[in-house]
Amino acid sequence: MSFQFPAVPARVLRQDVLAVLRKAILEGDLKPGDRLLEADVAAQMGISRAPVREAVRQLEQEGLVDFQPHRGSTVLGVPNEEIDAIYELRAELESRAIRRACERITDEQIEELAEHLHRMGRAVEAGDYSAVFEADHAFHATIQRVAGYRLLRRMWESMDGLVRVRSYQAFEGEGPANKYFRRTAVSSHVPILAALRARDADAAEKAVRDHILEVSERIQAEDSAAAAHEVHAAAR
Amino acid sequence: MSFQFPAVPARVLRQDVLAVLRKAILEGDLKPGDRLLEADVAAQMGISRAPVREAVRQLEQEGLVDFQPHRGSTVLGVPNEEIDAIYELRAELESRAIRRACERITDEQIEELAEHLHRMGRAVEAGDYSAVFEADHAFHATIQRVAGYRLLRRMWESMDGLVRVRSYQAFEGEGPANKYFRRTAVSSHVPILAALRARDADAAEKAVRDHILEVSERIQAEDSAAAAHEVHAAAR
DNA sequence: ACATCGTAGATTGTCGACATTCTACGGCGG
DNA sequence: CCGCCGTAGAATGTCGACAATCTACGATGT
Repeated sequence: MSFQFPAVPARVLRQDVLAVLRKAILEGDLKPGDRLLEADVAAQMGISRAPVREAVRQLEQEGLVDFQPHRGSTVLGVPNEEIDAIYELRAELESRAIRRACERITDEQIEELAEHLHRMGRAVEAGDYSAVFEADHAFHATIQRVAGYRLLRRMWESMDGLVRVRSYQAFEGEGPANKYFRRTAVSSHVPILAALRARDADAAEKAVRDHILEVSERIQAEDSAAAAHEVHAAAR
Repeated sequence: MSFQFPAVPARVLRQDVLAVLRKAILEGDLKPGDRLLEADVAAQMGISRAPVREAVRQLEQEGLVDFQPHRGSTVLGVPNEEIDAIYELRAELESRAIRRACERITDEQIEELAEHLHRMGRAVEAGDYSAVFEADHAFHATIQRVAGYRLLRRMWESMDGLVRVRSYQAFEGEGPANKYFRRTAVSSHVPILAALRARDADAAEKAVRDHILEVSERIQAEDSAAAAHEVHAAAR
C-alpha cells in the first residue's frame, strides 16, 4: 500500500495550554500589558503550574510575551517599527519553502491546499474570523511541510504568532483593512495555488512574496490611519 | 550623574544550564544524534530536572536539539541545504539592526565595540577559539542592544546558536576555512566599526552584509571540500 | 514631609515523588 | 524460524510542597 497515515504526535498538556494561551493572545482576549500569573492560569485550567510554565516559556521565545526572572510574564504587542522587518523575514522564509515545495509537491497535496482554500472561503462568508485564520495557517503550514526544511520550518512556526497578531486585529476590527481582507483573503492565495499546479517556482515565489508584502502594507496602512485618527482626536 | 550601570539580570539555574548545554553543542562536545537525558544531565550538574527541562525546551526552540513528547531530545546538526537561507535571514536581521544602531550609537558604545575587537584579536593570537567566538558574539550583541529592536533582537538571539555551530567547527577544524578565519576574524569587522564611527548607515549595512555572507560562503565551501573528499575517499 | 528600612504577602524557582508512556526483550504460538 | 504479545525497566510528564525572590505598604527616624 502506498497510502500512509500522517504521524499523529502524542499530545501532552503543555501543547494544549500553549494553543489556548496563544489563541487568547491572537484573538485579543489577552492584551499587551496583561500579566500572566502561572498559578491563576493553572488553577483556571485545572492543572498544575509545570505545563503552564513551559507553555509560557515558549510564548516568550515566540515573542508574544515578555518574561523576567522572578517577575513573571506580560503579554507583548508588536511595535509598528518592527512590522516591516518581520514581514520581510516571513516573505524570505515562505519564498524558500515554496520554491522547494514546487519540486516536491504531489497532486494529492495540491488538492489538500485547495481544500484549505475552500474552507477559508466558507469561513469568510460565515464571518468566522477564527476559522479563516485557521485555514490560512493550514494552507501555509502545508507548504512548509511539503518543502521539508527542518530549521526554516521551525523558524516559520516560531514567528507565526508574531505575524498573525496584528493581521488578526486588522481583520476582525472595523478599520479599512477589514473589507480588504474579506475581499482578498481567498483570492490572494489563488495565484500561489496556480503556480504550484504549474510547478512554476518563479511564479510561485512571486505570488507568495506579493501576498505577504501586501498584507504587511495593509497592516502598516491601518497603523497610519489609526495614528492619524489619534492626532485628529488629540487636536480637537 | 549621566553614567548608568547596566542592568544586571537575576540569574536563575535555567540560564546556567542553558549556557552550559549550548556551549557543549557549539564546541562539539555534544554531537548531532547524541541523546540528552534529563535525569543524567541534572544528576551531573547536581540539580533537579526542572531547570534542565526548561533549558532543553529553549534549545529546541533555537533549533539545536530535536524533541518529541515522551521520547526525549537529541542534538541536531545544521543541514547543508539550509545554511544559505539561515545566513541570509541573519544578514537581514543584522542589516536592520546596524542601520538603526548608526542613528543611536554613542561614542562610548563605539569604544565598547572596539574593545571587543581588541579582545578578539588577542584571542586569535592565543588560539583560544572559544574566546574568539565570545568576543564576536559580544560585538554583534552590542549592536543589537544599541539598535533597540525588541523582537528582531529576540529573533537574532534565538538563531545565534544555529549560526555559530557550523562556523565554530570550521574555525576550530583543520580545513581551509581555519586559516581564513584566523586571518579575517578581526579585519572583517573593521569596516563595520569604521562605518559606525562615520554614522554611515549605507556603508555599515554593506559591511555587515559582506561580513555575514562571506562567512556563509566559506562554510559552504568547506562543505563542498568535505563532500569532494568523501567522494574521493569512497572512490578509492 | 521625605527618604530609608523592614516586614508580610504574593509570585516565581526548584525540588522530589509519582503517573504515564515508550522501548527492548523474551516467551508463546504458529 | 518468524511474528505477536506482554512485561519490566527506563525515560518523560505532571503534580504538590517548599525555598528564594520580588513588591507594596507602613513604621521609623531625620
